[in-house]
This record gives sequence, C-alpha cells and structure tokens, in this order.
Amino acid sequence: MQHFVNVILPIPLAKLFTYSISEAEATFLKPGMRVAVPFGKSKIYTALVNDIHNNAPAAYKAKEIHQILDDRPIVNEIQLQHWRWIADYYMATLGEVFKSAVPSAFLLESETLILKNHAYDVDENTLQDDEFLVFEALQHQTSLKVHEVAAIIDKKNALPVLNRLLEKNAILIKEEIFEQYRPKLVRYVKLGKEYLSEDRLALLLQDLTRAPKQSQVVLSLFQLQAGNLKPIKVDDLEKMSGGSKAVIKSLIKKEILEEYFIQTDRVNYDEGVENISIKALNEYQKKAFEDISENFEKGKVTLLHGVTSSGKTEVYVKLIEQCLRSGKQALYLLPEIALTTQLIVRLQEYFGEKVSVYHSKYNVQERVEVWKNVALKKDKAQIVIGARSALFLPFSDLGLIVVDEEHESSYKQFDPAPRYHARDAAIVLATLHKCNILLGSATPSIETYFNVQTGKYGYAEISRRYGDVLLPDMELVDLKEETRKRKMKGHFSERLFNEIGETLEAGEQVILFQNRRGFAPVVECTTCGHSPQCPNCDVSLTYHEYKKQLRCHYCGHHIALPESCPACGSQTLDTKGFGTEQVEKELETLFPKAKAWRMDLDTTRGKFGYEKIINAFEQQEIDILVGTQMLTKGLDFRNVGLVGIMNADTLLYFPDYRAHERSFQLLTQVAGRAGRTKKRGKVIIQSYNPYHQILKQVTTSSYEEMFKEQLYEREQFKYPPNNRIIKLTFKHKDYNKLNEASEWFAQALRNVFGQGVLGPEYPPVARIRNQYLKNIIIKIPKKQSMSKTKNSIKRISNSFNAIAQFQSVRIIYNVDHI
DNA sequence: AGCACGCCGACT
DNA sequence: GTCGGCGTGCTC
Repeated sequence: MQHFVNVILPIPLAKLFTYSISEAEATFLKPGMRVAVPFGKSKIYTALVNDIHNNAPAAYKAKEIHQILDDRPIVNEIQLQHWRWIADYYMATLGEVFKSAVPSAFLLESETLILKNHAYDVDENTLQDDEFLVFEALQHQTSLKVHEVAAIIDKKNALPVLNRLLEKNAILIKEEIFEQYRPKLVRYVKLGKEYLSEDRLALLLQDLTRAPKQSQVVLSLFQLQAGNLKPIKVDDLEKMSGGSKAVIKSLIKKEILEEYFIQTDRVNYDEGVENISIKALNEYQKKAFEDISENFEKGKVTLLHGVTSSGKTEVYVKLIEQCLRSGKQALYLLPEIALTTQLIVRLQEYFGEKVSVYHSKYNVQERVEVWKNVALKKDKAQIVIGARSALFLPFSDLGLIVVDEEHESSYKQFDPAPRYHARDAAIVLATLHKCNILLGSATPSIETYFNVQTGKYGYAEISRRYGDVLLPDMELVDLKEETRKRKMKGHFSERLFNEIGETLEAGEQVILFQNRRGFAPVVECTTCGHSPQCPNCDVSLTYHEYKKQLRCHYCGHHIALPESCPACGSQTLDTKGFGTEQVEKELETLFPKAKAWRMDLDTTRGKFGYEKIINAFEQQEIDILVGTQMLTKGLDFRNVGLVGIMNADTLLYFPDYRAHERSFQLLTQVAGRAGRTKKRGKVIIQSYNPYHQILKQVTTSSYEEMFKEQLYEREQFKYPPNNRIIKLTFKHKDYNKLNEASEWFAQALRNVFGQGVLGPEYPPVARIRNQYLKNIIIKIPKKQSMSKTKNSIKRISNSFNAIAQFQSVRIIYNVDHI
C-alpha cells in the first residue's frame, strides 16, 4: 500500500500539498510534526504534517519528502483546530497561520550552495572571465552562496554563469538546510582524569611552582569545588582565580583541566526574587473575584471592568493562583506596549520561576525555548505572559486566559495575514480548551460591553481605586480662547504652564501626552507652501530633529533636511505641526531647570530602550516625560502629580468610526497615570473644542453615557457590534488598473449585497511604496450569515482572478477591521 | 509568496 | 549582440 502526507506549507496558498512517504515514515509521522519537503524546482521548505492517508493523488505524481525534522509533534491537535478557525474566519490560508504562529527558527529554508567539482579537472582556458572569477573564488573557499557569487561577478543574476559552470562540470550544487536553533551551551571545567588521585595532585602542584598563574587557577578550582558539588563554569573560575583565558586554555591543552559543555536555557530570571505572598484582596476586589468565579462556573466569558489603578492585577493574580493549584497552565495576554518589566517583575514576585515571557522583543532562540517549555508542560512555563502571538504557544492543558487591556486595538494584527484579533482568537482558544477566560479593562471596548449588556458575557466591576485614592481632578482648557488672549507659550496654555511649575515645585513629576498619529511634524515653505513629499508614497515627509532628516513613516525613505525649498528655492522652510520632539524642546526654554525626556518610537528602540526610560522616570531622574500612546499602558508611577494632554483634537477628529471610543479610552488611560498614591492627581486637557461630548465624558468618567451614545451612532451607521465589517484593500502600481479592478469588484459585490457595500475609496494615504491603494468596506447586518458572506466574496474573487488584466491586482482581506 | 520561464528595450 | 526589466503561471 502506498502512503501519503498532506502538509501545510508556510506560503499563502489555500491548499495542502501531498507528498509520498514510506510505510515506516507513515507509522512514525503524526500530525503536527515538521518535515522538510522539496518544493518547486530546487527549494526545500519546512512543512507541517496535517494528515496521513493512502489516497494517491490522481492529477500528478507526489514527490517524496526530503526528511523528517521532529521526533514528536511541535504543534498539538487543539492548536491545529485553532489555526483552522483563524484561517477560516479571517480569510487567511493555513500556511499564513503556520508561518506566523511558530517561532521563525522552526521554519528552515534551504539555501543553494556552490561547491567545486573535485572529481573533474577543468581546463581554465575554457572559462569565460566571470566564470573564472567564481572558479577562482572556490579555490579559497569550500562553498559559496548564490548571493555571494552575485557579489563576486557584480551581477544581479548569477544563475546564467552558474549554469554554464555546471555544464562545464566545474562546480557542484547542493541544497543545504540550516538549523537555526542552537541550544545555548555553557563551558564548564573539571580536573583532568589523570589528576584525580591525591599523590598525582601533589606532584602536579609541585610541577606548577614555576607557573604561578596556572597553579593559582588550579587552587581556585579546589576552592570552588569545596563549596558545593555543582559543576564549575569557566567564567567563574576565571573571575575567582584572576587568571586569564589564556592560562585556562593552556591548562586544558596540557590536559590538567578538562572542559565540557552543558546545555542551558537562555531564558533565566534572577533567582534573587523573593516569593511574596499574595496580597489579600480588599472588599471591592473580593466582590469582583466572587462575581468572576460565579460566571466562570456558568462557562461564561467574563469582563472585569475596573477603573484605572483599581488593582485589577491582584484579581488576576488570585485567579492565576487558583488555576495553578488545579495544575493547569495560565496565559496572560497583554498588548505589546504594556508588556513592561514592571509588570513582569511583579508577577515573578508572586509566582517566581513559573512565569515565562513571550513577545516580539525576544529573539528567536529565546522564543523556541519558551515554546518547548510550554510543549513539555514544564513548571517554568506554567504561566505565560505575552503579547498576542503567545496565543499560539503549544498549550495542552490551559485553565485560564486573561486578556488584559481588552479594548486595545493593537490586539488586532494588521500587516501580514492572518489579520486576527487576539482577544477574539483567545475566546475561541478558551472554548477549545474548555477553560476560563477573563477580559480586563478600565475602558471596555464597545463590542465587549455590548456583549455584557446582552447577557452573552459575564460581568464584574471594581469602581473604586486601590486605597480609595480619588480619580484625578480633570480640567479642560480652551486653546482657542487662550490663543485669542495671546496667552499661549508655544504649545502650552497658561493654565498648563502654571500647573507644571507648581507640580515641579512640589517635587512631583509631570507626564505630557502628545499624540503624534496623523499629526507629525511636517516641513513647509512659508513662501510657496510646498512641503517635501515622499517619492514612493502619497505623504509629506516628517522632520526628525535628532538626525536633521526628513523621513517617510511608510516606506522609510529619508533625505537630509534641505537648506532651501526644493520647489521655489527660497530659504524659508519651517516646521509645521508639532510632535514630541518639539514639546521637549519648548520645555527646555520654559523650564530650563527641569529634566525633560521623550518617550516615543525613536527613543525606545532596542531591547531595553523602553526599560531605560521607565527606570529613569521611576528613579525620579526625569522630571517631565513627554510621550505618545506608549505612556498609556501598564505603567505605574508613584510620584506623578500632573498629566497634561497637549492637544486632544487630533484624536477626536481622526477619520474613523472608532475615533470617539478610542479618544475616550486613551484620555481616560493617560489621565489614570496621575495620582496613584494618596494625593489626588491633576489632569489638564488642552483642546480647541472643549465642549466636545467625549471630552466631557472623559472628565466626568461617564463610561455608560459614552457607551450608549456610541452604540446609538454605530447602529445608525451600520457599524459593529450589531453589524460586522470586512474591508478589502486593492493594491497595484498602475493607478488606472487599480480603479478599474476595484470598481469591477465593488459592482460584483453590490449585485449580491446591495447597500452594504461602500467604496471603493482611496485611503488617507493613497500610495505606499509606489503601490496605489483603494478600499471597499462590506457591512454585514446581524441577520446575514458571516460564512455565507465570505463564501460569496471568495466566489467573486475567483471570477475576478479569471480576468487576465486584473490578475496582478493584490487583494487584502481584513475581517472585523478596526 | 517565491521563482522559473519568456519576451522586449538599453547598454557593452 | 547580451543584461536585466517585468508579465505570467505554477508549485504536490
């Protein structure tokens, strides 16, 4: 009988691929194991086994697999089900889910290596110039990669040359797979076998009298060994003895010392952390905890709605503790930006070694380790705290999922498919595991709160701040009025300026919030009004002070700041609008004694960029912190007396049906940074439109009112939660073709869905990286089936692709687009 | 998505 | 004449 596997390849193709396998392989392989398979002319890819069967494909001859990469599945059955749901719901392929779900170190790809053909003597005279260059290079190097060959002969495409060399039998070609994951090895030493007896040792020390350094090293080794039975690290020995690497090396060479390696985990946390016993909950937290437990018993997804700094984390901790006691795993999801060391340390204080962290700033190797620890259900990964991708870890026995800051829109994956919402995908995962799931927020999303109102989700609430600290005192400042009265100092109103002064005087810290989104510092010529544009995208370049550069946020294109206007030549270029940099600069002149610092994408690069700033602020080395959205999440500072919002309008008038909801959330969260200890904090919101409903609702903390109003508006305009939306983005470099294609598609959609189809319309930035963009939005009423709708879209898409001229137009599907 | 194949204009 | 540009079609 013949045997076959269907595998998932990490490419955006909506089907599985079938390979033939031997009988032995068929019994060995299990779904979820990786195999390396040949794909296309020469490449080898990593694929994942989906199923094993005996049905020979009729239309083609299946290739054989190249090799098996695992001895046990790296992905379990629950995960595969979860993947299928994500692929289906978010209109992505299984391959795309595979690719984004596993650490990239699992996805080996082959690389073509070029070797010299030793079995054949080539007459060098028969080689052309470029062929000879490659041949020559192979005399010195055992192998070359294709791109290295391209560099040697200085051509973009090296393949013709390689083909000719291959014909002349001068070279050989080999496909090599590189294992990206290497276990981390630590070097240890012990005394050589020869010297284990007492007398040999005495002799040795005698021998070494003329080598004091070496003798010192050996003596130090004894000292270290005397202390405990643990193996001795080379590093420790070096430090202890004061000997150099060279000394140890020569001892190893003389076989007096013997070196060996032990595999170790990269991800280790400071062992010094004391296990702090879990704090008792106050009466409000306790009530919330009980309500949650009650809902969990009914199997309900539950929302914990707690005002800022009400101590939601303690409730989570209690729930996690309960989950651990039942021996199950717990997953704590956070938006990327809220994953701070502050929080991680806090959890480690409670749960010590049982906490693992998983997010994008961790490198591939570290991620593989967490993955393996979760798969083996190790103690040290019983609790995982991570960003949205932590959903994909190979949990086998999940007891609890916490989705903190549930309302955060960054839970929705945006760029590469699958464009999933981590909160919703987590709910599905919880169903698959039959485990509890808690959503937490101070400002729940309209969707979630709606589900609470309709009884679909359970609800628990904490309406008091921890320690009964009052919510901050919020004040609106009318920028129009201030400007008219000429009371503005740069971007600071008199009120804000005075408050900052007083706060600093009182020895407290200040946080200033400047939302940069859609309001970046643009350079403009005051003579002709021209502002430099990106050549590849339809946006103005933004000015970056620290490098005196103009940059494009979309494609990364950058130029030096021109001296004069590129359009009219006059030297009257000026910066318009303001970002965090400018606020920081103004502070220097307004408050020369205060130390101001900036926290945004530019200053938080690198693994610890973020932590450095937060630590400095915590240690009160910084008086004023100016920042973007990053400031809103998960930070807990003790000494902040004042929060200033530089300009609330940029948030409110964002062209998006969620702008109001988001403004409410963002402003409430930023305001929550003020006054977290005994003293009541102060918040000043500057706006040109202080009578705006949302601003009023923020200052009076009227979540309910905001919810009702927003729900009404969403209903009027057929937006979620009662309706669902799917956004289609069309992408092509040819403007006219894009228009034709998107119009065709929209018409086809309208024939099926009628009024529910909006567009096609250009997005605010209509061209990115030389590709034009156009959007169609489909609104799906509650009574209309989501899966039928998607099937119709797919049918239309198939007809669309059958039209030759449209084939090159890319379509991006975004289900539940935010 | 890659990547090969194939056809056409711009240079050695 | 080749080089490399991009459009087209396929991948078990």
